[in-house]
Parts: sequence; structure tokens; C-alpha cells
Amino acid sequence: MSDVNIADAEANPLLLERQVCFALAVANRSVLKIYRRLLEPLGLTHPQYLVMLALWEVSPRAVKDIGHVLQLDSATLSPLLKRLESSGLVVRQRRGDDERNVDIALTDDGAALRERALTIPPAVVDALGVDLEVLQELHGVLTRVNEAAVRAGAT
Amino acid sequence: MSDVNIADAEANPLLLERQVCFALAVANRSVLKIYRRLLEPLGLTHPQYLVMLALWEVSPRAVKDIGHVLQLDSATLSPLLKRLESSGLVVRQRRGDDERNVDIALTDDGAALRERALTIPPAVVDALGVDLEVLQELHGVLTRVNEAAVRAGAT
DNA sequence: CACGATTCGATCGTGTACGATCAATTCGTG
DNA sequence: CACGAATTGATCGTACACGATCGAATCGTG
Repeated sequence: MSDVNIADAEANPLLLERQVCFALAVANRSVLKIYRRLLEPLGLTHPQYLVMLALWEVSPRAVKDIGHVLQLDSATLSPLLKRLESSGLVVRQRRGDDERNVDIALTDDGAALRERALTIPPAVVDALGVDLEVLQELHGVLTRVNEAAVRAGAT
Repeated sequence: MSDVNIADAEANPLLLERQVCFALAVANRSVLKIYRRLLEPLGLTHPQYLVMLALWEVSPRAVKDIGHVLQLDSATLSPLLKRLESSGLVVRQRRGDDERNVDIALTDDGAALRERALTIPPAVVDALGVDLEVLQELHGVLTRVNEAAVRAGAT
């Protein structure tokens, strides 16, 4: 990752951009690798973990709502939610007032899993070995990029 | 993304971490979405684009080397490289001195594609609508997280 | 030379991602 | 009431991502 340095990047925006897309993709994979190890005992993959996080905040939650928060579409969510259902962590039920909506609700097992999941975040922070300050900085920049990307993709 | 704010995060490290893993995953997907549109005319997916970037820097390059730079293993690279080969952008050839190594080399078409690819980076920066300064900041933080993650994953 | 350890790449199975498309339902308007 | 538009979730096909494993080739040592 050091074949192009920041000085080059300042002189040539194209190189900086390239490094950012490299860095983002590699960072995502690297972080996922850490999560994989930690989540395996819980029987969850990382996207499944994100869905559970969303449900631990609001339990009966529409598929569309989950997809909106996680920026996932139904083509990805449908099979994922089926796996969570067959694991006994959630149930799917059509809502009475509008049969088009499907609500996802935690089962008792799904709600109980939250206790074990509480150990994940500090383990990740520990494994990364970076200061919380750095994570805050990362969060701030990612959020800005995120909003810009959503704006760009909303068309 | 605003159901938990920074103030909460400062009081509770777990929430901050959660937001970061949310933000990283969403940002990665959002940025990929932008690339998808731009790369489609070139007939490249984003991982294929990363491999081509690596090859445009060093042309005859071992599979292992590409995998090291992009943090991808052969299970991902092998089919990907086959697609690039069937697209006529690269050729695979076993190296004489060690038959276990496979060198990937650009074809004339592959090398020529670089010209068209030069339009991609500024288009991404433009689509994101963020300052180069922000991208630099992002790059710096990602690099630090990256190194930490690699260290953590190196066991 | 022979043999075990290592390296390299390919392959298999599972699980996301996402564009495109489809069926069912609801809503707005005439 | 009826009909077209919009919404919602499901399904299909393609393409990563990665753990596990395999087969071939090389290397180190005796």
C-alpha cells in the first residue's frame, strides 16, 4: 500500500483516488476478517450481525426499513432473513393493515443473543488496536462520504 | 444513520464501534455502486478494475503478487483472472523457472484499456462530491486501520 | 537419489451483493 | 366500481469473498 505516497497524491488527484478505492476495499475485507472470527461462535455472518443490530434497536421492523438503514435491497435481504428465520432468531409475518409489508420480529432466542453479542464490539476495538479517537475520525469521514454517495446514487 | 449520535458514542464506546462497522460496510457498498455504473462501459467489475490497476503498474505479475497487494486469495483471483483472460485483457502463462508460478500479463487490448480508464477516477471524485482533503483524510485513517487489521489478522 | 515439508494455484461449498424481472397488493383518479 | 401507476417482497442469474482442501512442483536435508 506504499507504492504511491501522499505527496504524489497531492500532485496527482487520480493517484489519490486510486489509493482511496484500494484502501476502502482492503480495509473492508480486513475488518470483515476480524468480525468473522468473533461472530462464528454466535453463528452469525457480518451482514446477519448488522441486521440483528438493527432489530435489537427496533424489534418488529419492516423489511423495507431494514433495507433502508443498511442500504440493502430485498434481493439480498430475503435469503439472509430466511437464514435468520431458519436459525430461529427471527420470525416473518405479514402486517394486517397492509398485506404488502412484511415485519421481521426477534424471537426469544434472537433477543437473548444480544447478551452474547455485547462482547463483540470491545473485542473488535481491541483486535484493531487503534484508538477510539481514530475510530471517531473514521466514522466522521465515512459518514460524509456515505451521504455524498447516497446523494450521488439517488439520482 | 442518525439513530445514534456522536455524543452517545463518546459516552459508550460500544455504540461508536457499532456505528463504525455500519458506516464502513455501507460506505463500501455505496462507493461500489458508483464504480459499477462507471465501469460498466469498460466491461469491468470493481475487483477486476483493481486487478487491472495493479497490472497497469507492473505488467508481467505473479498471481501471488496480485493477491498480496489486493489482499485477495487464489480462490477469488482464479475465476476472476479467467474472466479477464476470456475478455482478452490478460494472458496467463506458467513461469519457466518455477512451474508453480503463473504470471499474468496484459494483452495489447488490456494495455490499451488504460486510456479509457483514466476517465474513471475524476468521475468518481465528482460523483462523490467531497473535497480531496476529505479523501486524503479518509485515506490516512483507512491506512492506519488497515495496517492494524493486517497485524491483527496475521495472528 | 529419496522423502517430508512447503509453496502455489486451482477447485468446491456457502454466503453475500445487486441488476432485472415478476406477482400480489394498494392507491389515486375517473 | 374499475383501471393504471406505484410499492413491496420474492426470484433468477452473475460475480465476488473466503475457509477448506487438493494436486503438482520445488526445496532442504540426509
